[in-house]
Parts: sequence; structure tokens; C-alpha cells
Amino acid sequence: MKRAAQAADTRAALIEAAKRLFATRGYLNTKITDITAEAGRSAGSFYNHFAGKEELLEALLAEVGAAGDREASSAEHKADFTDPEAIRRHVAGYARVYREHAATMLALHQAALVDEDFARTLRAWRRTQFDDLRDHLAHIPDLPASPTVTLTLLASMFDSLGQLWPDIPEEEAVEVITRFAYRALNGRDLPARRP
Amino acid sequence: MKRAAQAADTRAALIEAAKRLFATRGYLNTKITDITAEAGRSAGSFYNHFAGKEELLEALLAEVGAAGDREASSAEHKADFTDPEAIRRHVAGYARVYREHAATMLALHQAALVDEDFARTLRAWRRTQFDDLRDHLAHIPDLPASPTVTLTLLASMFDSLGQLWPDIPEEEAVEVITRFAYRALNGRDLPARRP
DNA sequence: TGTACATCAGTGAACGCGCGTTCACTGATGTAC
DNA sequence: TGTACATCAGTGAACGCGCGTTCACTGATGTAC
Repeated sequence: MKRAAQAADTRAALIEAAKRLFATRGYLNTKITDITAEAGRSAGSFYNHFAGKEELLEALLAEVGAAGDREASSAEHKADFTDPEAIRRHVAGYARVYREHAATMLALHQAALVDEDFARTLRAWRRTQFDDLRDHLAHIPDLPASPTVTLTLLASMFDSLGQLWPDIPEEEAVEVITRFAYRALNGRDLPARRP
Repeated sequence: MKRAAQAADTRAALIEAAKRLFATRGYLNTKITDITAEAGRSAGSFYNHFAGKEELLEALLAEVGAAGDREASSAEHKADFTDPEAIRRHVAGYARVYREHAATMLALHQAALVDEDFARTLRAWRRTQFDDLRDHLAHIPDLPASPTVTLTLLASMFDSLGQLWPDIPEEEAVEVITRFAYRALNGRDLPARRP
């Protein structure tokens, strides 16, 4: 079975090359021949594995989706955002997925700008994220705004992880966003952390 | 002077057409021939006025820059973010510029993804915005994080205006973001508003 | 185990589409006298 | 004011570049007998 292994190697090499290039130049600026060159294969080889750049991105998204599912099922998922620890765990989980899949997330955002299919995919992910978070706001007595609007602002704070990292160590970024979010949601400062 | 007027007309028509298309399809999805068609001119006419799509975008940015300058000099610009009114005015000013130039801002963000020059322009704008805001944090006794990090998160909240609007009336969006920001910065709820 | 043939991953030159850009042309406006 | 020429905005067909995609070919791996 050397042939199948060879094919799998090439496919993996293309995917890794694409991630590297997406991370540095971005999805839109990366040509298919850039990917094959970076992977050390010929241009034509690409089409043995993917119908186009879109299909490659879908393969990357499948990886993230699988990781996200594992994430969701593993953590027992404290569900009350009046508890700072619940916020912290969420932000940390988000940070982990982000760190491991930054290139893919960036690529998805860029692809969504020019491709309606990926725009739909991105909206669907957002919706999933929102539905998960919505329950966690239930116990907060005095939200700063309606749940939906609060979620929008909360999500944009979570997204700023991408701007903080890697300028700032991950743990610190998580801590800062947690504190920011806790204050905004609950209208008071974070209580001192239990050790 | 009919000729100069004619040329100015066409230039204006191209700019307006571009704004409409940038707002609906985005900058990256808009072809030069789309713009000329929308403006009711021939393809070649475009190059009498702009060297390319980039130069047209720069013309749009010049408009926004001029508006922003007027903004900055007109408001006397309360400068202490322990005062909710100071936050509110800032957010409102930002909202006004955003409403009037949403298409241009969107186009700039998209252009920055594929064009290093526009990426620099965008970073420079961000820096200007930051420098303005930095002073306003000086009187806050207990910031949620270092000034720079706080600014990053604050800016991303200001940016969520673009996601709220126009789903939500501008005044309400301003109010919500103000409250969110006040809580996050000062660690307590917004005092009741003086009438 | 050996031979003959089939299959398949990979190659890279060639093809062709989409779109930015050019350019010879038109007709209207401006200028010289 | 009138005539002859110059200039300029606009036109749209044609050109050509960049890049995605194809395809005939190669050589290695797999299969049949």
C-alpha cells in the first residue's frame, strides 16, 4: 500500500503548506501554485486532492470543527456568567481553539468576504457560538443590554484575542478579557480569584 | 467651462457608484467594469479619473479624513472617561463617521487584507485613534488592564457598532456601547443619566 | 519467483478565462484669427 | 460673428497578463497468471 501512503503524504503536505501561507500572506493572497510550490509538489498535483482552494479550506474547517466538538464535550462547561470562573473557562477554550487554528480562522474570515458560501458557514458558526453563550447570561440580574446585543459585544471582545495574541502571553490575554467581560456583564469589578 | 463640469460629473458618478457597490458586494468583489457600468459610463472612462481601484479608494479615504478632522475640531471633546458623557460623545462621534462612511470603511478593511499599503494606512488610523483615546483613560483609578491592552479591547467594542447597525437604531447602539464600555473601564454600573 | 500489463500519483508545459488596461476613434467644447 | 483647427471627455473593441485548470506523459507500485 505504498501508493495510498504517498497520496496521503502529499495531501498532508499541501494542507500544511496552505496553513503556513494562509497565516503569513492570508487566504486571498495565496495562489494555488504558491501552495504547491511551498509543499514542493507540481501545480497539477493539487487537483488530485482538492477541486480548488475552496475545498482545501473546507478540509481545514473540518479539522477545526472536530477540535471544537471535542472541546465542547470535554469541559463540563460551567454555565453561569455571574461566576468569573465560567467566563474564564470559556475564554480559555476559545483561546485554545484560536491558537491551534489561527490560520484557518483567518482564512475563513477572508474567504467569507468574497464567497457567499463561506459567509454562510461563518454566520452559522457565530450562531452556534451565540446559542451556547445565551444560556450563560440567564442568571445575570442586570445585563448591560438585551441578551442578543450583549452577545454581539461579548463576541467582539472574544474576537480581540486575535489582536492581543501573540503580542501578549495567552494566559494574560485570557485573564484580561475575562475581567473586561465580567465587569461589562455584571457591572462590578471581578472578585479576587480563589487560589 | 462645460468640459470641466462634465469631467467632474463623471468623476462624482464613479465615486458614488463605487460606494454603492462597495457597500453591497464589498471592495474585493467589485470590478472596475462593475463601477463604470453602475455609473453608466464606458470602461475606458474610468482611467481618465483614476489610475486604478486603489486610487479611487484613496479618494474615498480623503473624504473620510476631512470629515474626521472636522469632527475632532468641532466637539470640544471631553477628555475623562470616568465621566459617562465623555464616553457617550466619543461613541456618538464614531457612530456618525461610521454611518456616513460605512462603505469606505468596509472597503479599507478589505483592501488592507490584500494590499500592504492599505494595511499600513489602516494601522496608522488605528494609532491616531488610540493616541486620542489614551489620554482619556488617565483619570480612571482601576483600569481592567494596561492602557494599551485596554485600548485594544475598547476599540474592538467601538468596532462592533458596525455589527449592531443598522439592525438597531443608532442612538440605542451608542447607548449600549457606552454602558458596556463604562462598566468595563470603571468596574461599576453607569450612574443614572442627568436629563 | 518472474514476466507482462494495469493502475495510479505526480509532473509541468500549454491552454484559456476573466478582467484590468490600452488606444484609435467620435463628437462636443474651447481657442485663434 | 464666423470659420478652421485644437483639445479633451468619453467610447468600446481589442489586447495581454496572471493564474486556475487541464492533459499527455513518466515512472513507480500493484495485480494476474
